[in-house]
Amino acid sequence: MPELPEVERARRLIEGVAAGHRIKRVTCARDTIVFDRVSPNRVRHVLAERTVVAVHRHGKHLWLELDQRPWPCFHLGMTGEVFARGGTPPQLNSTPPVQTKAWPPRFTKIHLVIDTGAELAMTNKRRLGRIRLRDDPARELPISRLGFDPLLDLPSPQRFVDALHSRSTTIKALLLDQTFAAGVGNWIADEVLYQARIDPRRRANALSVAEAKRLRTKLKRIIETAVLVDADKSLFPRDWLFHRRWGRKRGTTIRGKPIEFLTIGGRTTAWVPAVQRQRASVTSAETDS
DNA sequence: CTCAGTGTTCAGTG
DNA sequence: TCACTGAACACTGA
Repeated sequence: MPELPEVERARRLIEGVAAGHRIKRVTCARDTIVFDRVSPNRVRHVLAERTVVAVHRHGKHLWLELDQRPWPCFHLGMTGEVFARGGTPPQLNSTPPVQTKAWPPRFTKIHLVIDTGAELAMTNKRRLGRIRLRDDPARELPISRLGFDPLLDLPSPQRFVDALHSRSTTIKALLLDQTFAAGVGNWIADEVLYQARIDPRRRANALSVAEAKRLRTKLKRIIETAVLVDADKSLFPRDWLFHRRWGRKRGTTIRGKPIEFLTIGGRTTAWVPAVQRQRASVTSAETDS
């Protein structure tokens, strides 16, 4: 499920269901991996009878602001999802998920019953997600180590360009680095590089100012667009690389150009050499689009 | 049976 | 310190 837009969707879902309400019942799975240095039982007691004041997000991390500390923090890992049932359905722009699931769903790690009768379930299939307790999540690890959230505080063009020019790693690896931009994952990084027409193997400090600014604009627009449709993939613009990148299939094309696959920063990178060409010299008219 | 995968961290190396 | 690689984590689905 989760890169920034999917986590933002989860945040809105939880907020719509629980903000301003009291948690009446909590069930936690027995799981010593997802519950990170805290027992499921302790999480249960910390949440029970608390009022949810707000739901926050930074990058791919989520946390609940309660009327009493500590607060629970969530990272969905690669396969985490949040489901809701009952109560007043939150206003999401996308079509609501089909309600054919068992309840609570398979792989549920935390199940909450709210005083309105609504319920929330957080699942984690592959157990790479984490649930933690913190007194002040934004100021403590691991959230305190995150870089800027592109939706909440994207740096100015000037500061963004400076940040890129201070790093010698490849631009793909830098985009994936959560201490640089929090919330960017593998498909967003590839989408941004494709739309900005930049070779993923280029060094960050070797990008021209025009390229760096283009990258920032695309990063902003891709994330805003995905968030606007509540991360509903079927509503992503048709011309996004997103729709064609999966499966690592040879022979896939986009607008007639072949998609190639590489491993960079340990991750599969989908890119279109004919578009993201590595140009030795940058010709004059570099315009944004 | 094998392998890739929307994520992160850590050990080892240069 | 920086940066890269590979492995580990754990499990599903193609």
